[in-house]
Amino acid sequence: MSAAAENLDRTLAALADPYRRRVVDLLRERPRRAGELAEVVQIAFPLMSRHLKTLRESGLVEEDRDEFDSRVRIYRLRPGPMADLKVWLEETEALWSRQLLALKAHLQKPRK
Amino acid sequence: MSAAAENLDRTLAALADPYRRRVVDLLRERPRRAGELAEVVQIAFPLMSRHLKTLRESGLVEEDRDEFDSRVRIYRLRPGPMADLKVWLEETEALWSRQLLALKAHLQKPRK
DNA sequence: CTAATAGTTTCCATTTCTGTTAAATATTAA
DNA sequence: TTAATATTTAACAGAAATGGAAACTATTAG
Repeated sequence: MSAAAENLDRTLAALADPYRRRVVDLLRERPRRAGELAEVVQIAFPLMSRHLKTLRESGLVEEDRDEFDSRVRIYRLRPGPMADLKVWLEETEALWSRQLLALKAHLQKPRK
Repeated sequence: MSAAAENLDRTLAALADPYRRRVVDLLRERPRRAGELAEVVQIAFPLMSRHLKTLRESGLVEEDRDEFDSRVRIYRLRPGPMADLKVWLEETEALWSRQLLALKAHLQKPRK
């Protein structure tokens, strides 16, 4: 399988968990601290920490430290993986409408 | 959680498996028989059957019988779920570029 | 130096997901 | 009718993901 396809699969796997998708929903508004994410999503810190790790490994988010207090970690969305996913969806749409055209052509000359 | 969000989660969960995503890749070209999918993807019939069930339950594909031999089941893609996913990605993009604008504005007047 | 804070990592039990093999169902062919 | 075909369902074992609790690390505050 191509590397691009594998990346897509990892992106989809990371997004497939409701908590993680919720995190992405929050991060697309603005970057947030790990603890803030845990509070808003209402799950225990260690659990959030592990979900964030999964998201990091998929490339969907990145972490950096607060510039004044380096205990706090700030998570932000990375645009690449979701952009790739969108490309795949657009390809699907294109192939889909080609199917419709073919079907239409087929129905218009039903000389069986 | 909203019904729309739950549907998105089910769509993502269905797409998160490499075999199932491969099936979607094949179906976007044209509808295919269950057996054909199993052969092309190179997995056993029963396994393919269950993956197809998962895809069906997520709304990504639908099944109908061949008009001349109703033993064979033909699977085709349904456009709705992926269209919804695309909408979500576009929302993400929009919020993302809003973040960039805010950041830029912030940097241009650094009167701290 | 000591305590408090922010998060992460480890360990474990439980649930869920995979894939295999065998049996079942439905439909067509002989 | 009987046999063959296309596919699904059931039963089961192993793998992987999930979540909780406790321990650990790093950094800042007192």
